[in-house]
Amino acid sequence: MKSKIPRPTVCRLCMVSRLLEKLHLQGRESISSTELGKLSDISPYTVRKDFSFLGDLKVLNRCYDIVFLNNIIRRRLQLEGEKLVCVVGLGRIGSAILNYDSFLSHGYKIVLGFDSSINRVETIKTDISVYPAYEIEERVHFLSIDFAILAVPASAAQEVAQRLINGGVKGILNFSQSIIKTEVDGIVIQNIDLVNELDFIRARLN
Amino acid sequence: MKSKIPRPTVCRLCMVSRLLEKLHLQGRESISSTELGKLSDISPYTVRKDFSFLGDLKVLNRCYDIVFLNNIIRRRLQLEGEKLVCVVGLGRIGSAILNYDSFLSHGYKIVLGFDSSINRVETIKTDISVYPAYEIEERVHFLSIDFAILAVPASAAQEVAQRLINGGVKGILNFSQSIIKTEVDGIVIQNIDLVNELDFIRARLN
DNA sequence: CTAAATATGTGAAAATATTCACATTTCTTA
DNA sequence: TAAGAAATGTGAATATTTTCACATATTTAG
Repeated sequence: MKSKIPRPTVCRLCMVSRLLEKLHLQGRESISSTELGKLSDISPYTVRKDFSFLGDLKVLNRCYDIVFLNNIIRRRLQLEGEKLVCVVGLGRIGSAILNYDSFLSHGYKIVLGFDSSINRVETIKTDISVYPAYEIEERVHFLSIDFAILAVPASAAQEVAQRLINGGVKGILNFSQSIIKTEVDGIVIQNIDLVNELDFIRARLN
Repeated sequence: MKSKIPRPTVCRLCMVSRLLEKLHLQGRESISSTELGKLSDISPYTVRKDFSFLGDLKVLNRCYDIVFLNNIIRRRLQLEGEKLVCVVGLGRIGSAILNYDSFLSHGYKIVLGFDSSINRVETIKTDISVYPAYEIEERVHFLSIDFAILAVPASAAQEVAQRLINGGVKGILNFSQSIIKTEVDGIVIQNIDLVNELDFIRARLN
């Protein structure tokens, strides 16, 4: 077991962990590196090499024990325990995410929503607490929110991101059509741009 | 100018193209590899190396001409012209995407929606034509739909994907919580798993 | 119990990708 | 118009990542 995990390996281990959860739900108990590789488009060599960062694993039927392996991955990547999340921007995408059920059973609890439109804040139909955007810093700080999901117009993205960071948020999943920059270290920002995703699919077809 | 573009370069060029569009909207006319790198978290060396797949570029104010550069990238990656898209699964996420405005101005026209619930098909409020899921193959084929965005429950994902592929779809952007496999070559599937995205942010914080 | 079959785990080799260094080009200004 | 400043473009060097090959471990079957 080595210590510093390379970024591509972290990325694949996250994916594999999700896959293992899905397999577990289907009742599977063990799986080989070859099959895991086929399901996730990773070569079996790379699967095994990635797992070499995890310590001893080989357990069941000559294959990997799915539950055990997933536990080890999540412990190693420090993905255990529940994190608090807020959603900023409650338009169509934002409010869909605000009510996305699967987060809770996977370690993410959505506890706050924000929007700059007072009218929308007052009329939105949801079980989550929703507040006007000018309260972001205060409320995020008060509840020690860990992550934010951003779905605001491009023009507002940078400013909102800064307020979230001021409030203490450590990671931002950014659906807004604007690249966010931060000077602060220790903040992770992941951009999801739907047009870009389609472009990438299209480019890979060549 | 070399010929086969490596995958990481394709990925970055897509990102850069989107960034250039945003800069253009802000009125910027030219930009250097260094600034482009800062905005997109790519080293200036890599930016320039990536551009070496594009041919001659250097034009304006000793920097890259934003419009010209973007045109070259999109031509090289064959991202020109409009593609037709359908959305399958019109729950919260699906209907948000169905009505996402930014696709149209960026080369993607959403022309069809599908859902397995007849009731939802009949009551949904949208300008896009919406049909029951059993009509997927026929309608996708008839309109020569290029891409599909999938936002169905995990249990339905694989079957729906197969029907889309049978209908002639060449790429699938998959928001469902299930990995889709296809035996067919020439089909590109891009998975977006929201839990996975948060996991990845979290793991990178370590 | 032993041999055959099948998987893992990992150092070494190969393949890829990134960074560097610097010659070349473009622009500015005096 | 010539020299200085600043950016590109790219072969070579470096670093990273993936693949391979095989020793080791586990399971099954006779």
